[in-house]
Amino acid sequence: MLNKKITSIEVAKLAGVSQSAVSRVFTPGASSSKKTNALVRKAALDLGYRPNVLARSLITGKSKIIGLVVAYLDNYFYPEALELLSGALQKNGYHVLVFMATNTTGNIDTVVDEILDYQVDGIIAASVGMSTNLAARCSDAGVPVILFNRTQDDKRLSAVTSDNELGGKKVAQLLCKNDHKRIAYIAGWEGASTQRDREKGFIDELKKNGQSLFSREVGNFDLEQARQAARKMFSKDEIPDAVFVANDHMAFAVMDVIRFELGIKIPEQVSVVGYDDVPVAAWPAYSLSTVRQPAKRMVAETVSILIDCIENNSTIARRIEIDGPLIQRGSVKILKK
Amino acid sequence: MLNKKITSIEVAKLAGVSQSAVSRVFTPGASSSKKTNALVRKAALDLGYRPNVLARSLITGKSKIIGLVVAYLDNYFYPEALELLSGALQKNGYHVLVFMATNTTGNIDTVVDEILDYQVDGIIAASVGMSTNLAARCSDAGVPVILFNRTQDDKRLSAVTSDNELGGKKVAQLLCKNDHKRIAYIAGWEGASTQRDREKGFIDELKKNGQSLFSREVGNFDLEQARQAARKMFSKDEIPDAVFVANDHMAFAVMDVIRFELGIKIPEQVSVVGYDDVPVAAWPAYSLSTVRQPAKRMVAETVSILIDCIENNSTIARRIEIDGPLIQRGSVKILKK
DNA sequence: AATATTTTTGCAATCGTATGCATTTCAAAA
DNA sequence: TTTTGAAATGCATACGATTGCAAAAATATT
Repeated sequence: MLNKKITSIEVAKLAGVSQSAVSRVFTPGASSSKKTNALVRKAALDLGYRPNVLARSLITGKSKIIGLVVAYLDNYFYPEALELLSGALQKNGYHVLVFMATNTTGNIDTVVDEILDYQVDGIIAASVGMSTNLAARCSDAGVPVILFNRTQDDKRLSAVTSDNELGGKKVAQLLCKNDHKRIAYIAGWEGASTQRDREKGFIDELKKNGQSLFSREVGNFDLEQARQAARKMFSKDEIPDAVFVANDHMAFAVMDVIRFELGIKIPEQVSVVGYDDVPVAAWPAYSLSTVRQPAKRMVAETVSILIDCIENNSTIARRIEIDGPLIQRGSVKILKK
Repeated sequence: MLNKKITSIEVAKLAGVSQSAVSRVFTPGASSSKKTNALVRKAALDLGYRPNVLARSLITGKSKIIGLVVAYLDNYFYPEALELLSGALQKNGYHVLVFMATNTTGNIDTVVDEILDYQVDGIIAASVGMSTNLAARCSDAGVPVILFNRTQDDKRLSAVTSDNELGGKKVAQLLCKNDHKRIAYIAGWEGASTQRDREKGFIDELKKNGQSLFSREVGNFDLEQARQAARKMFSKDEIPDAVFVANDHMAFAVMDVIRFELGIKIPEQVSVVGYDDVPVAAWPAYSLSTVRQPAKRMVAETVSILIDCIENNSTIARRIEIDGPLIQRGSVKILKK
């Protein structure tokens, strides 16, 4: 049925060396002669031995596990990020233990407790807020936390985001430059820093161009709420001639309502801009102009900071904001010159 | 800086009991009096103690970790499945360690070795093949493996899929019933059982209706290859009046090429059917008729089988095929009666 | 060839928890 | 009150590895 597990002791016996010798062969940086190395490796191969990561972590205090908390996987920015994160960490000998934080907020506490139970070496919180209390618990446990695609006031937390404020600004510039006059905004969840920063950059730049928001609704990063917001916004007598939606995910829903429910033409009657540049944005059915979040670079930064924290147990929190380009596609009406 | 970790010994000291007592309080099913229970729980709370899962797993032999191997996360069926899987396992006290198997095939072996290093209690392979050799290694290690959304000949492996053959059949029925006469197919990766079964059911049912395939290309479950396939298929003098695409992911690419590159109308000139019913299929921009893979039920079955294998160490491999409904939307031309 | 130095090696302790065994405690039955 | 059985507890060991220390072996130096 099931063969018993092979331990280092059995390898030692077969190779005719001590158990410590086996351990040293599999511990990078430990000293062992060429001869024993060969003997042990041969024996290990014959028996199919591989070191037990969990037993190792018990004594080294390093589990090589990173806890990843994710809230939404239906926003396609996150699967992409997850894939990149997992790949990058794998390359560095770490692996990702996934925790969904789908439910209510109080549930986050439970989730973090569960994560810490696994003695993770670090935590990446993707688009999830952390209470001060929670951050403190992680800090007490010596587990570095990095926020991905969100920031918070708590100075203990490192965070990697795109430059959301600048991104919002770029959108405003694009719309103003192309002569839009009734500019609207559909917000994400107002508790999210990404939402706030995008809106701030957007509004500030509108002001600079002598404009202000024509209309505003809240979509909470949720498809159905975004649809509702669009219905409300575009069922009035005078409708916007441009709308910036806080992320692509909602933008698609908004476009669908505008075009297929209300029969309004994009971009002829209204321009739409999103944020993220998820793959679907490039598909011609949407051809959505948007600000790209450079997922690769964000992930690279996240992993690099995290590994620095773990391996040099650096404790300084860092904030990284990565600039992302404005991607112009067909959903925005452009002035002909 | 970082507080030392709290162990059961310190809790024992504070509570005035033995370390074993502490352990027993946190071990469901172990015997402890109400008094000690209260004492220990209080002390644990005061100190912020939680049992170390890794240390526990060392002695129990159960890590409460499930290894999940995923190949593509860009096909949106998988993020959904991942979310459901992770959630369901979480509810049962398990957690998911994610391994990407993006690269070449030989790489799968490496990945599985890495998984086994973590002493996982089970493995879910989502849309990934396993060599006989590999399956044997897992079996030897006493680790149950379940294939998700793929089957294989190896009898040791349990597998959960939708009823792909029946699904293909339903598509053929739909198209024949509505008077399509030049029916084409765009295949997925031909090594995948899902691809083969869908095609088999489809072709068999076409035959039964006195039809055969008008045209066939291969898209390998890849966006760009699907586009190429569509270009080739629809650039001829006589084009199909219906095309079944092996999954939704490719179907979107095919629709985009058909409509936006070639200017062919869906469904007036050609009907398109996909497979999976990912969320995007329901969006009006695509409104794709498709066979739903009942992700919730597939996940429920997967988790149930896996937990049965682990906890009752049942070793019999099971094959589950779950029927999924045909979802009719606007991408198929329907006969008026 | 003899000594000094470095590299390997094995022994034993350790990480944090679970658990078999023997003993004590407690409540129920007589 | 005594007897009996069950429940609770503590002691000590085990899980599978890493690592400090001291002894042994290999290498370098004179």
